[in-house]
Amino acid sequence: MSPRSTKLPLALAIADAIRKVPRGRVSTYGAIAAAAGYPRNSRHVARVLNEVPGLPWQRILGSGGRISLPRERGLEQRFLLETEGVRFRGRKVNLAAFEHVFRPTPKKAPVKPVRRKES
DNA sequence: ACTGTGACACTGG
DNA sequence: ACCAGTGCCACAG
Repeated sequence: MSPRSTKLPLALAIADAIRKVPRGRVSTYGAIAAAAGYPRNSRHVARVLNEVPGLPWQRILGSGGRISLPRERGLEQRFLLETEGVRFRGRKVNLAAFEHVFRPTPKKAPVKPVRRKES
């Protein structure tokens, strides 16, 4: 398809975001794209998952926590996730409980203690 | 430049 | 809850 696209910043950023999702947690295409800094490129997440080897591909789900892969691949994904401890509610994962929360923003926000005014 | 193609997301019915 | 339609963006031909 587009083997070389994996070197573009878009693809690199997306791959990075995917790598940050820890075992036992999941994320979605949209969330990954957003975390990578490209909030409108959720469709490209799929491309990266397909072309970059070694990514925890099973941890990426469609919106709402639904599996987007057809049949066998889908079953395998579900199996792998359950093996890591991710539980399903019907056909979807309870994102409220298992979705990975990315660090707010690599911008700044060095956590400064709030200083209260004195009286 | 134009068209078709994605492991998508979101909104309405 | 399940479509269908629409928006989206980079890449291949």
